[in-house]
Amino acid sequence: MPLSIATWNINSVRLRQSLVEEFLDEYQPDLLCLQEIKCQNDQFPEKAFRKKGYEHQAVKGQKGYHGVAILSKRPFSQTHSRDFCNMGDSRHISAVFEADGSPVRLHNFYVPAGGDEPDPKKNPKFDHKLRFVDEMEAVSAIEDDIPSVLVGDLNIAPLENDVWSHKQLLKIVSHTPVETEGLTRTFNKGGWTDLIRQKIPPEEKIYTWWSYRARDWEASDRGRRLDHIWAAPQLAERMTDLKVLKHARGWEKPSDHVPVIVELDLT
DNA sequence: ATGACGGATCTAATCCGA
Repeated sequence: MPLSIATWNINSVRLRQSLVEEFLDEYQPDLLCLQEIKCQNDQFPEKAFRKKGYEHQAVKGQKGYHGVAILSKRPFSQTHSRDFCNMGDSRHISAVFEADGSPVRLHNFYVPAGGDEPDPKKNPKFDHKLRFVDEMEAVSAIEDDIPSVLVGDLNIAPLENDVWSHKQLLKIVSHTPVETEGLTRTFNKGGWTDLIRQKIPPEEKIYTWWSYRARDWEASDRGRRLDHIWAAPQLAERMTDLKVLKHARGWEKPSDHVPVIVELDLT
Protein backbone atom coordinates (compact mmCIF):
# COMPACT_ATOMS: atom_id res chain seq x y z
CA MET A 1 0.00 0.00 0.00
CA PRO A 2 1.47 3.34 -1.01
CA LEU A 3 1.69 6.16 1.49
CA SER A 4 -0.74 8.98 0.78
CA ILE A 5 -0.52 12.52 2.10
CA ALA A 6 -3.11 15.23 1.54
CA THR A 7 -3.01 18.98 2.13
CA TRP A 8 -6.05 21.27 2.31
CA ASN A 9 -6.60 24.84 3.42
CA ILE A 10 -10.00 24.28 5.03
CA ASN A 11 -10.89 27.92 5.90
CA SER A 12 -12.50 27.04 9.27
CA VAL A 13 -12.46 23.39 10.33
CA ARG A 14 -15.55 23.82 12.50
CA LEU A 15 -17.63 25.19 9.65
CA ARG A 16 -16.44 22.44 7.31
CA GLN A 17 -16.11 19.48 9.67
CA SER A 18 -18.58 17.38 7.66
CA LEU A 19 -16.73 18.20 4.44
CA VAL A 20 -13.49 16.94 6.00
CA GLU A 21 -15.23 13.78 7.19
CA GLU A 22 -16.62 13.10 3.71
CA PHE A 23 -13.19 13.71 2.22
CA LEU A 24 -11.56 11.27 4.67
CA ASP A 25 -14.22 8.63 3.97
CA GLU A 26 -13.77 8.89 0.24
CA TYR A 27 -10.02 9.36 -0.15
CA GLN A 28 -8.62 7.72 3.01
CA PRO A 29 -5.25 9.49 2.96
CA ASP A 30 -2.77 8.19 5.54
CA LEU A 31 -2.19 11.78 6.62
CA LEU A 32 -4.14 15.00 6.11
CA CYS A 33 -2.57 18.41 6.71
CA LEU A 34 -5.06 21.20 7.31
CA GLN A 35 -4.42 24.94 7.27
CA GLU A 36 -6.58 27.83 8.47
CA ILE A 37 -8.42 25.72 11.01
CA LYS A 38 -9.39 29.06 12.66
CA CYS A 39 -9.96 27.61 16.10
CA GLN A 40 -8.21 26.95 19.38
CA ASN A 41 -6.87 23.46 20.19
CA ASP A 42 -9.78 22.64 22.51
CA GLN A 43 -12.31 23.53 19.79
CA PHE A 44 -10.76 21.20 17.21
CA PRO A 45 -13.16 18.32 16.32
CA GLU A 46 -10.67 15.72 17.50
CA LYS A 47 -13.17 13.00 18.43
CA ALA A 48 -15.03 13.10 15.10
CA PHE A 49 -11.80 12.63 13.15
CA ARG A 50 -10.61 9.95 15.58
CA LYS A 51 -13.80 8.04 14.80
CA LYS A 52 -12.85 8.11 11.13
CA GLY A 53 -9.61 6.29 11.94
CA TYR A 54 -7.35 9.31 12.39
CA GLU A 55 -6.30 8.54 15.93
CA HIS A 56 -3.09 10.52 15.80
CA GLN A 57 -3.41 14.28 15.64
CA ALA A 58 -1.07 17.20 16.01
CA VAL A 59 -2.89 20.51 16.36
CA LYS A 60 -1.52 24.04 16.60
CA GLY A 61 -4.53 26.31 16.79
CA GLN A 62 -5.20 29.90 17.71
CA LYS A 63 -8.31 31.95 18.17
CA GLY A 64 -10.01 33.15 15.01
CA TYR A 65 -7.10 33.07 12.59
CA HIS A 66 -4.61 30.74 10.94
CA GLY A 67 -3.96 27.44 12.73
CA VAL A 68 -2.64 24.13 11.33
CA ALA A 69 -3.21 20.45 12.08
CA ILE A 70 -2.06 17.01 10.99
CA LEU A 71 -4.47 14.06 11.11
CA SER A 72 -2.86 10.64 10.82
CA LYS A 73 -3.65 6.94 10.77
CA ARG A 74 -0.06 6.33 11.80
CA PRO A 75 1.50 7.19 15.15
CA PHE A 76 3.96 10.05 15.47
CA SER A 77 7.37 9.57 17.06
CA GLN A 78 7.67 13.34 17.51
CA THR A 79 5.77 16.53 16.77
CA HIS A 80 6.95 20.13 16.79
CA SER A 81 5.65 23.60 16.08
CA ARG A 82 8.07 26.39 15.26
CA ASP A 83 7.22 30.05 15.76
CA PHE A 84 8.50 31.61 12.55
CA CYS A 85 9.24 35.35 12.82
CA ASN A 86 8.51 35.20 16.59
CA MET A 87 4.96 36.40 16.04
CA GLY A 88 3.34 33.95 18.45
CA ASP A 89 0.99 32.78 15.69
CA SER A 90 0.18 29.23 14.52
CA ARG A 91 1.56 28.65 11.07
CA HIS A 92 3.68 25.51 11.31
CA ILE A 93 3.50 22.03 12.70
CA SER A 94 5.64 18.99 11.90
CA ALA A 95 5.53 15.32 12.74
CA VAL A 96 7.73 12.26 12.22
CA PHE A 97 6.11 8.92 11.41
CA GLU A 98 7.14 5.56 9.97
CA ALA A 99 6.51 4.46 6.40
CA ASP A 100 7.54 0.92 5.51
CA GLY A 101 10.01 0.83 8.36
CA SER A 102 11.75 4.13 7.78
CA PRO A 103 10.98 7.56 9.28
CA VAL A 104 9.52 10.42 7.28
CA ARG A 105 9.18 14.00 8.53
CA LEU A 106 6.14 16.01 7.46
CA HIS A 107 6.06 19.82 7.65
CA ASN A 108 2.70 21.60 7.41
CA PHE A 109 2.83 25.37 6.68
CA TYR A 110 0.46 28.29 6.43
CA VAL A 111 2.52 31.16 5.03
CA PRO A 112 1.19 34.72 5.66
CA ALA A 113 -1.00 36.08 2.86
CA GLY A 114 0.85 39.39 2.87
CA GLY A 115 -1.90 41.99 2.50
CA ASP A 116 -2.54 44.08 -0.60
CA GLU A 117 0.43 46.37 -1.13
CA PRO A 118 3.53 44.51 -2.40
CA ASP A 119 5.99 46.88 -0.75
CA PRO A 120 7.65 45.72 2.48
CA LYS A 121 8.43 49.33 3.47
CA LYS A 122 4.79 50.40 3.28
CA ASN A 123 3.08 47.14 4.22
CA PRO A 124 4.16 45.27 7.40
CA LYS A 125 2.16 42.19 6.35
CA PHE A 126 4.13 41.91 3.13
CA ASP A 127 7.36 42.39 5.08
CA HIS A 128 6.28 39.58 7.43
CA LYS A 129 5.55 37.30 4.47
CA LEU A 130 8.99 37.88 2.92
CA ARG A 131 10.74 37.34 6.24
CA PHE A 132 8.72 34.19 6.89
CA VAL A 133 9.71 32.68 3.53
CA ASP A 134 13.35 33.66 4.16
CA GLU A 135 13.26 31.91 7.53
CA MET A 136 11.83 28.78 5.91
CA GLU A 137 15.08 28.27 4.03
CA ALA A 138 16.44 26.62 7.19
CA VAL A 139 13.94 23.78 6.68
CA SER A 140 15.78 21.07 4.78
CA ALA A 141 14.52 18.20 2.67
CA ILE A 142 16.72 15.91 4.76
CA GLU A 143 17.18 16.60 8.46
CA ASP A 144 19.00 14.25 10.85
CA ASP A 145 19.05 11.72 7.99
CA ILE A 146 15.23 11.77 7.88
CA PRO A 147 13.75 12.64 4.46
CA SER A 148 10.95 15.19 4.57
CA VAL A 149 7.75 16.20 2.85
CA LEU A 150 6.70 19.85 3.08
CA VAL A 151 3.10 20.77 2.34
CA GLY A 152 0.77 23.65 2.85
CA ASP A 153 -0.70 26.93 1.75
CA LEU A 154 2.45 28.84 0.86
CA ASN A 155 0.38 31.73 -0.55
CA ILE A 156 2.78 32.14 -3.48
CA ALA A 157 2.23 31.00 -7.06
CA PRO A 158 5.83 30.78 -8.32
CA LEU A 159 5.52 29.85 -12.02
CA GLU A 160 3.85 31.61 -14.95
CA ASN A 161 1.33 28.81 -15.36
CA ASP A 162 0.53 28.84 -11.63
CA VAL A 163 -1.77 31.83 -12.27
CA TRP A 164 -4.50 32.63 -14.79
CA SER A 165 -2.56 35.59 -16.16
CA HIS A 166 1.14 35.96 -15.43
CA LYS A 167 1.23 39.46 -16.88
CA GLN A 168 -1.82 40.73 -14.99
CA LEU A 169 -0.68 39.31 -11.67
CA LEU A 170 2.95 40.45 -11.63
CA LYS A 171 2.10 43.28 -9.23
CA ILE A 172 -0.48 41.29 -7.28
CA VAL A 173 0.59 39.82 -3.95
CA SER A 174 1.18 36.05 -4.37
CA HIS A 175 2.85 36.38 -7.78
CA THR A 176 5.28 39.33 -7.48
CA PRO A 177 8.92 38.67 -8.42
CA VAL A 178 10.20 39.40 -4.89
CA GLU A 179 7.90 36.66 -3.53
CA THR A 180 8.47 34.06 -6.23
CA GLU A 181 12.24 34.65 -6.09
CA GLY A 182 12.18 34.30 -2.30
CA LEU A 183 10.22 31.06 -2.47
CA THR A 184 12.56 29.70 -5.16
CA ARG A 185 15.57 30.56 -2.96
CA THR A 186 14.03 28.70 -0.01
CA PHE A 187 13.11 25.76 -2.26
CA ASN A 188 16.63 25.48 -3.69
CA LYS A 189 18.43 25.99 -0.39
CA GLY A 190 16.35 23.23 1.24
CA GLY A 191 17.09 20.79 -1.57
CA TRP A 192 13.42 20.21 -2.36
CA THR A 193 11.55 18.75 -5.32
CA ASP A 194 8.18 20.19 -6.40
CA LEU A 195 5.85 17.19 -6.60
CA ILE A 196 2.93 19.01 -8.23
CA ARG A 197 5.22 20.17 -11.04
CA GLN A 198 6.87 16.76 -11.26
CA LYS A 199 3.42 15.36 -12.10
CA ILE A 200 1.97 18.30 -14.05
CA PRO A 201 4.49 19.94 -16.42
CA PRO A 202 5.18 23.69 -16.06
CA GLU A 203 3.71 24.28 -19.53
CA GLU A 204 0.31 23.32 -18.17
CA LYS A 205 -1.85 25.61 -16.05
CA ILE A 206 -2.79 24.22 -12.65
CA TYR A 207 -4.49 25.99 -9.73
CA THR A 208 -5.40 25.04 -6.15
CA TRP A 209 -7.30 28.23 -5.19
CA TRP A 210 -10.16 30.19 -6.74
CA SER A 211 -11.51 33.39 -5.16
CA TYR A 212 -14.92 33.43 -3.51
CA ARG A 213 -15.54 36.76 -5.22
CA ALA A 214 -15.97 35.50 -8.74
CA ARG A 215 -19.58 35.18 -9.81
CA ASP A 216 -18.76 31.78 -11.27
CA TRP A 217 -15.36 30.44 -10.19
CA GLU A 218 -15.38 27.70 -12.83
CA ALA A 219 -16.42 29.89 -15.75
CA SER A 220 -13.96 32.70 -14.98
CA ASP A 221 -11.28 30.17 -13.86
CA ARG A 222 -9.03 32.86 -12.43
CA GLY A 223 -7.15 30.55 -10.13
CA ARG A 224 -3.72 30.40 -8.56
CA ARG A 225 -1.47 27.52 -7.41
CA LEU A 226 -0.94 28.59 -3.80
CA ASP A 227 -0.82 25.13 -2.20
CA HIS A 228 2.28 23.00 -2.58
CA ILE A 229 3.79 19.60 -1.91
CA TRP A 230 7.57 19.46 -1.79
CA ALA A 231 9.70 16.43 -0.96
CA ALA A 232 13.26 15.19 -0.61
CA PRO A 233 14.52 13.79 -3.94
CA GLN A 234 14.57 10.20 -2.65
CA LEU A 235 10.86 10.49 -1.81
CA ALA A 236 10.06 12.36 -5.02
CA GLU A 237 11.35 9.50 -7.13
CA ARG A 238 8.88 7.24 -5.33
CA MET A 239 5.82 9.31 -6.30
CA THR A 240 3.21 7.09 -7.94
CA ASP A 241 0.35 9.57 -8.22
CA LEU A 242 -0.73 13.13 -7.43
CA LYS A 243 -4.17 14.65 -7.68
CA VAL A 244 -5.44 18.23 -7.41
CA LEU A 245 -9.12 17.83 -6.52
CA LYS A 246 -10.47 20.72 -8.60
CA HIS A 247 -14.04 19.47 -8.26
CA ALA A 248 -13.85 20.08 -4.49
CA ARG A 249 -14.16 23.82 -5.24
CA GLY A 250 -17.70 23.02 -6.39
CA TRP A 251 -18.74 21.19 -3.22
CA GLU A 252 -21.48 22.68 -1.05
CA LYS A 253 -20.13 25.49 1.17
CA PRO A 254 -16.60 24.90 -0.15
CA SER A 255 -13.25 26.16 0.99
CA ASP A 256 -11.68 28.49 -1.55
CA HIS A 257 -8.75 26.03 -1.69
CA VAL A 258 -8.97 22.43 -2.91
CA PRO A 259 -7.19 19.34 -1.53
CA VAL A 260 -4.00 18.03 -3.12
CA ILE A 261 -3.12 14.35 -2.57
CA VAL A 262 0.18 12.62 -3.27
CA GLU A 263 0.98 8.91 -3.25
CA LEU A 264 4.45 7.57 -2.54
CA ASP A 265 5.48 3.94 -2.86
CA LEU A 266 8.22 3.53 -0.26
CA THR A 267 8.49 -0.28 -0.31
C1' DA B 1 -7.19 45.07 -11.18
C1' DT B 2 -10.47 45.15 -7.96
C1' DG B 3 -12.92 43.12 -4.26
C1' DA B 4 -19.06 41.16 -6.64
C1' DC B 5 -17.70 36.53 -1.08
C1' DG B 6 -17.13 34.44 3.07
C1' DG B 7 -15.12 33.62 7.83
C1' DA B 8 -14.40 34.99 12.96
C1' DT B 9 -15.49 37.92 16.55
C1' DC B 10 -16.68 41.24 22.65
C1' DT B 11 -23.72 39.61 17.48
C1' DA B 12 -22.61 44.46 14.72
C1' DA B 13 -19.63 46.27 12.36
C1' DT B 14 -15.08 45.39 11.46
C1' DC B 15 -10.94 42.98 10.35
C1' DC B 16 -8.99 39.58 7.40
C1' DG B 17 -8.17 36.69 3.29
C1' DA B 18 -5.04 36.74 -1.66
